[in-house]
Amino acid sequence: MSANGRHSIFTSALKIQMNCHDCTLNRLCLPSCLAHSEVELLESIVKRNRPLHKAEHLFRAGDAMQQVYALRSGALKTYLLDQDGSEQITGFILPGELVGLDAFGNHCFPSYAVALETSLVCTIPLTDLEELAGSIPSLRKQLLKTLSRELHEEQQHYSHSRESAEQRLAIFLLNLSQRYSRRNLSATSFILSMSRGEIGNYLGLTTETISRLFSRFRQLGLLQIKGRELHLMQPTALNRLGKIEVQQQTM
Amino acid sequence: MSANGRHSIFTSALKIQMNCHDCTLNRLCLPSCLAHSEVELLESIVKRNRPLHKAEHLFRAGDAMQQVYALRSGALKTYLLDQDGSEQITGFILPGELVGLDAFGNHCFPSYAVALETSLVCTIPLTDLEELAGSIPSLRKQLLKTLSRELHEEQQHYSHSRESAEQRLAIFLLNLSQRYSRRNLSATSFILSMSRGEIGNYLGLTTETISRLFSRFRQLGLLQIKGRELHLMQPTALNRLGKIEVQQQTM
DNA sequence: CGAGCGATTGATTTCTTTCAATATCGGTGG
DNA sequence: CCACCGATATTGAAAGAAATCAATCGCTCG
Repeated sequence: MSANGRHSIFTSALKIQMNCHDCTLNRLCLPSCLAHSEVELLESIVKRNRPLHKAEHLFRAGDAMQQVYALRSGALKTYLLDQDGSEQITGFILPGELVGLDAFGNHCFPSYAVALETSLVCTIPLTDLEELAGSIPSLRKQLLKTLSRELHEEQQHYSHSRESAEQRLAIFLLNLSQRYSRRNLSATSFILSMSRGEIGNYLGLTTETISRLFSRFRQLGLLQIKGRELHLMQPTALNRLGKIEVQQQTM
Repeated sequence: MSANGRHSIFTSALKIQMNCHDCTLNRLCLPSCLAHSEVELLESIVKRNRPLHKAEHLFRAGDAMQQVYALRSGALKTYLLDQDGSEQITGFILPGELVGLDAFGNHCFPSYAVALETSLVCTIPLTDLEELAGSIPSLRKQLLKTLSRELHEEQQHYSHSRESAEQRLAIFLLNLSQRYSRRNLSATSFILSMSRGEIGNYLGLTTETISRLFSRFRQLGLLQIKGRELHLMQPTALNRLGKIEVQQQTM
């Protein structure tokens, strides 16, 4: 607070957020593996937008794809609308993650992205990015890497849909935990940015099932949850649970 | 048959299969959208292997990723092994489709690819491809497009896992139908290259459920199936089924 | 303070799995 | 050429997991 009045400090504090080079998320984001000079080139094409408020859309299916996005702060969800108009959540985006990569195949976004809380995004114009990818081999590699990883993660996500509700929620929570941890946030205590219904939708389960599972996990002493505030008490046990079905009564 | 004895014809017939430019699948494959000269550059780095026999692996999880593959003929399945060693089929590959794109994120393949029938593949060395992608913008674009589309397809596949067994099988059959059709093969009559168990595994259902569904679809007059020989009698009705649950008894 | 959405919890239903018993097909060897 | 074998497929009956239906609670925001 004492420094707030000083313009120079205030400005520099803003700058730290305002360029890729100093961004604390750069190792998770597109600049990962790029040389200093290359980050500067990337930096020169990246734009920052006004903040996105909760429930505001970053893009909608059908929008022309003229840029990809990287999330700087906050949280987003991406979803598809199926033919009967129901929302199918395809992912939750945390800071440092790219959004909109599923749109390269078309000229339009196939999915929707909406803010779950107030969020800041970086905008990367497509034509500039494609051009830059021609001249920077490691950027090219990084783009392919990111897409490829997302593909693999999606495959894994699908393969988890064959497991029990219990296992799916355990895996989901551990995945969130790991992602927060990589961002130097607590792996065991965090606020869920999505509702029970959204978790259920994402996992192919109902709100009621998620609610019951949270209650069961709480009873087992695996976690504490109050509203959206979550504390993982026994991540190891939760991890076991994600692999092997818990024995309910006997033993 | 009359021309078989003539070496020149025989050789040229082989050549038709042996280069990208004349390959009937090129519009579905990596050369799509490339100029003639660019296809020739691509052609120069592509290698053709000996045929892969049924049950032979193209690659295994953990193998060093030194190339990507394009299927020329036959059929493959890709799968993951989860922690308890069970196979989770992630996709069926038809001619003209690329395989192994989920490995860019790593230096190793995360998944397995195995032939469902005798198959021919084209091998594209990674270093050459990455280099070429630097100098050919449309190749770069095509690679991103393909990955992006696969990502989107995977998302759709996941979103279908929330639907009923009936709908999932209907969607699966129509998807196969569409893919065969794009290859100038019959959209209504084709041989399934995978077992009931493999279909079930892919869709997150059991062999028994698939078998029962085929019987039900047959009773409804939607299709004829004998072994792996399938005829879609009412693709339109099947399509409706993929969208709206069939009314079982009443109406 | 009331309205309304989100969450919790219970009772019941439904769909798919699991278990089990045949049946059929393709390939092999006598 | 045919009989037999294992693998794959079909079909039935029972069990189980999650959905659905329903009621209540609690928090947040006008």
